[in-house]
Amino acid sequence: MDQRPRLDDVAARVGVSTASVSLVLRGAPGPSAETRRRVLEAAAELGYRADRTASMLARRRRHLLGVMLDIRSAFHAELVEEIQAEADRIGYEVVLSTLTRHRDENRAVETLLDFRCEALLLLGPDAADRRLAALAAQVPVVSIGRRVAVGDVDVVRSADHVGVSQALDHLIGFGHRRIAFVDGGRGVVAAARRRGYRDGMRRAGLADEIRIVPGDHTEEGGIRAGRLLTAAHDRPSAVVASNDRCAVGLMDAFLRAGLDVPGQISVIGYDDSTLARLAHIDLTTVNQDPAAQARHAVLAAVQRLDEGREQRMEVVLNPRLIVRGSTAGA
Amino acid sequence: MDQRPRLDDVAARVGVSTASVSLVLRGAPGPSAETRRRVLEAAAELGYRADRTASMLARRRRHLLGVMLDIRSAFHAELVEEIQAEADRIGYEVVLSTLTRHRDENRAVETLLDFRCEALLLLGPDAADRRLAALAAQVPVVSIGRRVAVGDVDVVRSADHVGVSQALDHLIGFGHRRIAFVDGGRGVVAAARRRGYRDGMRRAGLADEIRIVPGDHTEEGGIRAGRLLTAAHDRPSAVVASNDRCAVGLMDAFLRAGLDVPGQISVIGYDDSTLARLAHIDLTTVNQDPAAQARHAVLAAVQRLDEGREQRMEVVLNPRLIVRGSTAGA
DNA sequence: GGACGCTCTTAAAGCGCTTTAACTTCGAGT
DNA sequence: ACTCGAAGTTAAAGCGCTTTAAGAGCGTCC
Repeated sequence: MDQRPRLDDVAARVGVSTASVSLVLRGAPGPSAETRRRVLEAAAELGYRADRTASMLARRRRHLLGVMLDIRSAFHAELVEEIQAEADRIGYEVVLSTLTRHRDENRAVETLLDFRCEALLLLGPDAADRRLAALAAQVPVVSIGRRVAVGDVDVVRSADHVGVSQALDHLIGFGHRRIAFVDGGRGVVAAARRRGYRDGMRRAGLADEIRIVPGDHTEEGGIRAGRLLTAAHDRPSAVVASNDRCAVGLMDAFLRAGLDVPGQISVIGYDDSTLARLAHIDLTTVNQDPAAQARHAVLAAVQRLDEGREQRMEVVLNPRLIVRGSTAGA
Repeated sequence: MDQRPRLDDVAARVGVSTASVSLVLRGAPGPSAETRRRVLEAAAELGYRADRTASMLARRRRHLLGVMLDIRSAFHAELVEEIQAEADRIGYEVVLSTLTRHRDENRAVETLLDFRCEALLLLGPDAADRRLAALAAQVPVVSIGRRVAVGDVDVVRSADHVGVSQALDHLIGFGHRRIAFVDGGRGVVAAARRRGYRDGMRRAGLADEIRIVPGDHTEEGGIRAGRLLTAAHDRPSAVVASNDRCAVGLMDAFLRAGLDVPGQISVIGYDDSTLARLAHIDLTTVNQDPAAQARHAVLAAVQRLDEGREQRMEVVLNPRLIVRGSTAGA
């Protein structure tokens, strides 16, 4: 519980200057093989580890990426895992700042800024485009999963309308025509998916069948939508949900109403969350490759920081449909 | 994107020393009302925010709590929310470090240590008692949800065996006798719940009915256990699961096998996760009050840091059964 | 034998902030 | 008039590290 060892302590023990120790510990050229050996030995004996806050201050560079996320989101969890991995690989540290019931996006971002993160990765930010643009004027910002129309914000997202189109094509290929859509609520992402549904149906000549049921991004929302659809006299033969949790709620409602999935009604989700992969859920869904998104996002930040990129960049990945057991012929 | 303003910049603009600015900005006594006003004005105009890393270094104190968690766990998410809130309230900052597939507990803790967190809050750590004890010799450590037998580690947990007992009592009160238990895998917590089940059954004179089915902490595990139980000729009339996700898997398996819950079989979970509260799941379960655990944990850390507590402390909270719709008479 | 390079090492100047002891002022007290 | 104390301000010394320019030591070459 005493003071942890400092650079001085290691230096004193070896009998060299702190400069030498610092160089050795960071693998910088200069020190002789013999010095290296002795320093490393002493450092190990003392259990020395550099104080990151001090290093950050002394270096011009901080090598810190700030990530804003919603800790309750399983999708964000997947992204964070990959962001961490990628950051590790290229020698950046990651600071996590989560939204909570008592902590909004502003607070979360401020925390990140106070730590002087060199760049911000925002997972599905909800702030207005202008606010994001203003932020981006201070520090490189990359928005993941959410399009930003104005300002110098980098964007990494998947083409939501394409994903929904693929889902529709799959169902139409099975002969479905009455295909409903369960909405994901307000928010830029949900809007894109909704648009994808509308456009897709029109293109397929099914404009008359367009039917959008309100929903959100919880199982609860799915349940409610499911009840609505079950009760209707003109029940659809297939439903596309704006996200997996909603789809799971839907399936549950159908199951309880005695409707067989996919026998009597097909269901498609969106996100390919771990949920969807569970054997008993076995949901056909759209995968947006979080690993790839994470990689691109980290890359975007690093390009700004280390390679002097100045121009806005937008990476749009193509999602792909994962066909599982919740869809079948009409 | 240029340099962010520093203390000097604010000082220069007002025409006072950096010392004065620093004092004003932290609300320390000294500066006159007039100086305060001018400094605050200038700071606002420049959009100045202190560099936390620099402040930390300069202060003797860091006011930083390190939290190790598994970002995929919904229960950890709830704890983190409350920890954040509590830390905010008492003026501590929180650094999150998550386990991932590529990042084990050691790595996660090292990151925290590198940031020189003043205390560590570990959510359900898996490391051996000795390792935790060794850690605690360097820095105050509080283990949340997991008992630690040796060393100077503070512990905040709920009485797992009590929770399971309550579940059993509830079922026994309903006339159930054939009550099975779905295990939560290896790990200290799962072991405590398993023991609670064994003891509870014995106390109720149901030693002969003890039946433990293997499981883990995923829906998958619950499904497998459910299949096992459904297939058996001596099917139990009630099942207690070591955790909610497992319980949900169980219920799903029963539902698919045409078994009515709670009509033909009752199910109880553990954790009272958001999952359990969903209308369609409506699971009777055991609540361990994450908010209270979070508060006690933060408090424990702060007592060590600010109030000089030296002695080990263990807070054991009593969980309480939340009766919902998944249980009924035998 | 002096100039020149080389390799290795280190003194010292920060990084952006906090904090303390010392220093001004200035009005009150005697 | 002079001392004191209070109130306000600031110079300067860090916090633990990095980095750079300069220095030390030594073998080489003409």
